[in-house]
Amino acid sequence: MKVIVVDDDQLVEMSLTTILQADAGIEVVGQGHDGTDAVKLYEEKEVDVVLMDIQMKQMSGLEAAEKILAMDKDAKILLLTTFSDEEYIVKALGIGVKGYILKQDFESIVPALKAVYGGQSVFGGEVMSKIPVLATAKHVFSYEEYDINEKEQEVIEQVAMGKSNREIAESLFLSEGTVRNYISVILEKLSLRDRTQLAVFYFTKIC
Amino acid sequence: MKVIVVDDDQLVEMSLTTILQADAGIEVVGQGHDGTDAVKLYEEKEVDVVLMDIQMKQMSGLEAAEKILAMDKDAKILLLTTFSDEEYIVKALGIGVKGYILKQDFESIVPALKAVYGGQSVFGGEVMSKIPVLATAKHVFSYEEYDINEKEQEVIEQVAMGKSNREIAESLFLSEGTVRNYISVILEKLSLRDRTQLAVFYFTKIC
DNA sequence: AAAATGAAATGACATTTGTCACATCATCAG
DNA sequence: CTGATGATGTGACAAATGTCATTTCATTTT
Repeated sequence: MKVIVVDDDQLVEMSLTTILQADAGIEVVGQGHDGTDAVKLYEEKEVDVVLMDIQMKQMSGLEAAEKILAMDKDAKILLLTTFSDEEYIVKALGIGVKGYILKQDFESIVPALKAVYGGQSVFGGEVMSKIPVLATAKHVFSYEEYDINEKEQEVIEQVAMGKSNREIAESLFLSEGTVRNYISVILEKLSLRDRTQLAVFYFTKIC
Repeated sequence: MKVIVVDDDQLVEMSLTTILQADAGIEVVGQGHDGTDAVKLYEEKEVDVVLMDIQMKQMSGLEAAEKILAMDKDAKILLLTTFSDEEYIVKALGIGVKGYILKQDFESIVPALKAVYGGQSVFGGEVMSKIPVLATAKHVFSYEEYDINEKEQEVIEQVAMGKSNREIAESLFLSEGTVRNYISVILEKLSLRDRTQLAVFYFTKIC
């Protein structure tokens, strides 16, 4: 497996390379310190997997990944991240990156690399919980287990249609205050904070 | 690494076990043919990773995973799937499974197993594209028709996670007032009334 | 009949939300 | 340099939202 290693920090780059070279199946065919290096190396060499830091000076790993994937949509790119920059995850996934793991997890890098080489996608433990829909999809839902009665279900459905309390009241022939009370109870039962979270909850359930 | 292998199909189970045993670092400490076996084995043995088919007769891999994770929320479970049953992905992720890969990818199973053992999450190539959020990220272009820029997209995603303005402000390093302004503009552009309708809009787009 | 129950409503309240006009500031083009 | 531009922030405001204690009323139970 031919790999290129790109990291802003010279030390990290060296350590990574050393770790990878220790494995018989891995060959580091290029090294760089910036996104532009990554793009250039990918053009020049025959590369199986790109291992790259996400935060770099001139061109970020994200931009580089985008450029590389524009050239070769099947490129296998594994981004390295620190704790701080978890903001980019969704974007990274959208771009089509094959992995996103923490630098700290040194021992995991080789297996992750091999998995990516084999066509899998790999994400650091905490990374998965950052993904919006999944975070909420946690609730595997059945109305009964939360003790939600039929009337409450109706209210939930109305909220999930984006209706206001007044509109819900009209639809269900209740007073606005009663609708408010219903929602208050529902939120309590589902451990949610407001109607928007309720709508999100509903949709993650039916998706 | 201590692994249990659970698969409906005796042949698959044997082949898997053979492949795994061939690796020095892996020890198969139990085998089973059904979800109930998986749960029992997990209780009895000291298990690092569970490798399990998702479709099984009496108790599915999904149910078994749920039961095991109820016992030990840090359990590392890697589900095996065939092409057909990709419907369960979101549910599987919601339950907290650490991996979801295709049986066909024989060579990938060992690296995937090691990555999971190392705390990573692993998903088969096509699996990732089934995840709602990612689907959206790809449809980013549909935002264009509404003249929604990148920053606004980020705000929309946050709203669709059920966050409050304060929380969004923290995530995106903006002031609460600015977030309000963004939302105001977004609602205008999309002809919506409030954040809940925005969340609904988001979900109906990606579902 | 009296008491208990549950659904619906009310009013008061603090908080959040959405709107709007305007302020600030860095950057860039002329 | 200067004015334009765009991104961000502020303050004030009305409306909507969520919480809570309490009330009303019909139905059921005892």
